[in-house]
Amino acid sequence: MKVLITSALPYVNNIPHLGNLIGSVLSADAFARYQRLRGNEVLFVLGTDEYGTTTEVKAREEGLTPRELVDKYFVIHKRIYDWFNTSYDCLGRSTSEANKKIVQDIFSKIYKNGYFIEGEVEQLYSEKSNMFLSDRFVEGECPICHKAGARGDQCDACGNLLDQKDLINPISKFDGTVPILKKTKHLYINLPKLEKELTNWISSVDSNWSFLAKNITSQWLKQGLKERAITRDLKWGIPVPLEGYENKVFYSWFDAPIAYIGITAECIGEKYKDWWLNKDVTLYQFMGKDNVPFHSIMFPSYLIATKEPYVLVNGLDSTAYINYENDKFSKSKEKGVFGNDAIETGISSDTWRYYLYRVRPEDDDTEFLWGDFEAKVNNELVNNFGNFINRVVSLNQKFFNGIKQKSNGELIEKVKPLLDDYFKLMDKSRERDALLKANEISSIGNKYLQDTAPWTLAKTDLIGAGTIIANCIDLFKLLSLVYSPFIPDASKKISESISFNLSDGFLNVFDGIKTGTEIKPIGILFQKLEHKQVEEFKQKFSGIKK
RNA sequence: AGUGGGGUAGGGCAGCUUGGAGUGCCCGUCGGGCUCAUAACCCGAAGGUCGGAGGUUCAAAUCCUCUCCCCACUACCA
Repeated sequence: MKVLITSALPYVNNIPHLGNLIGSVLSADAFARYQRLRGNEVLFVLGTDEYGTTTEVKAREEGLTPRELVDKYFVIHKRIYDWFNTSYDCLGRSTSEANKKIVQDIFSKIYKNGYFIEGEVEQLYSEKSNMFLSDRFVEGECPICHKAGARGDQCDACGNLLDQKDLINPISKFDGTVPILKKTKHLYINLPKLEKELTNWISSVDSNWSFLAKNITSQWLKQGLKERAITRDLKWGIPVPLEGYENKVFYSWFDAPIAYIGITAECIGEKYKDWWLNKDVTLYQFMGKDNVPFHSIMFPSYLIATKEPYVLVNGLDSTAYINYENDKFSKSKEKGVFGNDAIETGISSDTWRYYLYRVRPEDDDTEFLWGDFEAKVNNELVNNFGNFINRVVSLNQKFFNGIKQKSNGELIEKVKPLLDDYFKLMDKSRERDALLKANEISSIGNKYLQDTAPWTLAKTDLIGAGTIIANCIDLFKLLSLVYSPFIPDASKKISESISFNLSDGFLNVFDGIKTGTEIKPIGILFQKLEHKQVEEFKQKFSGIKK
């Protein structure tokens, strides 16, 4: 089976934080790793979303051109994804030539099929900067409560939603000048015209979607679809190949989803068609809840409107948000752990990954809490799992010089039903629950050891003790596999110690390790977190004090 | 204001779709066992009127209505 997996493209004008990481990139990664272990042909596409107003603004702030800015952040992002062991097959960028070509091609097909309409609007325009101002970049007096400092979209003082045209005495936040109203025309995708086809398709697949993805999408449909602009008056973007639109670019939510295809083309050339125009491909997409409508409604609409046989998403998986110590992650307030921070703590990427999957916000928002991080890592990862591996290896070393004895399979029998549960959960990308299932398996291992006490039995029945220890070693293969999507480094170490090739996957997971195999010492798999150190980190990343 | 999500033992959660004795997970507390292991592992106990009110039902944490709190998002801002 061909499984195509995408992670939402991170926006490259900032450093991603832990919530961004687990929300899409790491969620997709665990799923991709799992699918490979199940013997499927996998293409995991990751990339960066580089267009958009925010990039232009941020570039100005940093005194760079947009190009320089995205180049700078691309490197930062790549380093973080690599450090977190993201197993992407393709890592590309929405600004690539390949993407430009595909975006313009898809645009032309939609245009030819008559799914765009043109509309004219009045918008605030800065003559000095020669640009239209998006809502967030104008401020003025609120027309309702008359307090100063209301933004173009909303007044923070009274909470009312505003239209930027109604602001009294508007000022451009860019250059401090007074903007004028100017007419501009845009292209809108005609979603009402696509609605029927879209809803039919959605109802045929959304049983595979996550709880949040389903809810958010049905909410949108309930409210009825409206035309949405897909062009912008910006310079930083993909040019619109149409007469009269020479000074406009595509809205980044037009080109960003198409960049999944563009990045694939950037990565494997014309073979991208084997993945995106092939009915035998199953597509899974991972994203945060804010991105759902763009993947469940917008992107499929674009593809349907081309009338080409593009692959549409089958499994749409959306996570909620992870908060930080009962608050939001905030770059500006320096609150929370960001990708680069995680690297610098000296805590292993497996440890970070473990906790992030462990608190993955599958249905609702969850919390990153340092105290909880310490407790879960130390109790579950170190004391339960790491310790089980360690005590078995030690026992086998002590009594049998590391040589595996003959097993009888009784322990494997106990855990067989759990693997079925694990498969069911992973197939639905319930990664947090699947990880708990893996913990249950090592927990059963610990209990088995305790109940059979081979260290005592060895005094009277060495062969019996050998069987028990060998039974535990047989479990290593299963454990290395079920943990592999989450903590790949540790899994690799375990598989190496029993000379098992992880890439063989789950195929013969219950076949024991050959009697007489030398079980190589692994050492300490996971370092415990020190309470004092955790407290220091908690302090360090608590943000700017007011 | 609208929309979405949440309120389950001292803390953090799962269970709710497809009602069946408050079941479970990670901790915390108390007691016991074990000594292979990173003072790790195993067993047991105490602790909850499942936010509140009403309804459906033989039966409600679970379904319905109302109500009170908490959080997030709100679309030219990705």
